[in-house]
Amino acid sequence: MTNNFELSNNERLVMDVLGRENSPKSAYMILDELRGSGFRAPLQVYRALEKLIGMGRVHRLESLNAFIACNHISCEKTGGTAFVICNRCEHVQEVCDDSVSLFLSGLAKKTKFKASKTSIELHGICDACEDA
Amino acid sequence: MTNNFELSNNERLVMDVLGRENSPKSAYMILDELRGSGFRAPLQVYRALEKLIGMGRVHRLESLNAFIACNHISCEKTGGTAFVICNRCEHVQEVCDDSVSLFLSGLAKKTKFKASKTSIELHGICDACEDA
DNA sequence: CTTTGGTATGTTATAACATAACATTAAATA
DNA sequence: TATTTAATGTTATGTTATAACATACCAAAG
Ligand SMILES: [Zn+2]
Ligand SMILES: [Zn+2]
Ligand SMILES: [Zn+2]
Ligand SMILES: [Zn+2]
Repeated sequence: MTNNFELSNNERLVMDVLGRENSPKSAYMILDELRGSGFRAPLQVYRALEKLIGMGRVHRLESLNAFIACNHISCEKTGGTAFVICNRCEHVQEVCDDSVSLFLSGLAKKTKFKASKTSIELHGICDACEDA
Repeated sequence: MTNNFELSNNERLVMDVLGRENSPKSAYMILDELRGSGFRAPLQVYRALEKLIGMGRVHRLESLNAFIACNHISCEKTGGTAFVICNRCEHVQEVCDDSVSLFLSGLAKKTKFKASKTSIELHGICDACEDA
């Protein structure tokens, strides 16, 4: 890799697909969207995703086995991110503020635990869908 | 189903496997442990798991694609459960107290969201493994 | 320049996780 | 007994993820 701010060709293609809309996509959905650009195999997607996640540019949603572009400048500096996922419209809200990091650090302290990776995901109905 | 407190034969077998130790098991690990009891296909496991999860007797760990017996009387009455999972010894701590439910309800309020399912999972190193 | 070593990419095969669709059995109830 | 409901069995398939190996590319060292 040249540096953390430049993307390789495949990484940029995957980033572009995820950047187009604020909705989660599975690796295989990404693969299908990129067949026209020469992608043939899952690994091309998974390798790019691994890098992008490492850079903090993409998040993995564990409860969906799917991926989404980060919509913050950087989630890396915070203590964690919570994802609020509407089951109806698929829209995802990304929350990373003090309430999240305080909750996580409190939980770690209470359980005498050193957390290296966290996942907070809520499923339900968003405000827009509730009104509609 | 007879009622919520009785288990079918397959449900009891799956519950027994999960009840033996406080560690997560994948559906296919459970299947393999139950081949001697006549299990042949994944669906036998998945169907039992679905019921047991519905009863609150088993939890699904989204970040592991695995399942674990609930170690509380009932998590159902609370606002949510957090799982603290050691990457080294595989031990899982289950936390469902006010701090969890307050965090979740606060997050839902802040995002104007009606949550129907939540998942909080921390990965890292537990106290015992840290000392060792 | 050319060798060497690192990084990215390509390809095939397979592992791991999950469900659809349909058949059969067993138990409840009318 | 006839009807129907819940549980189970079976086969096939769909979906997600990684292992293992091969190739291409490019930059620095010799
Ligand atoms: Zn983010
Ligand atoms: Zn919505
Ligand atoms: Zn529980
Ligand atoms: Zn441990």
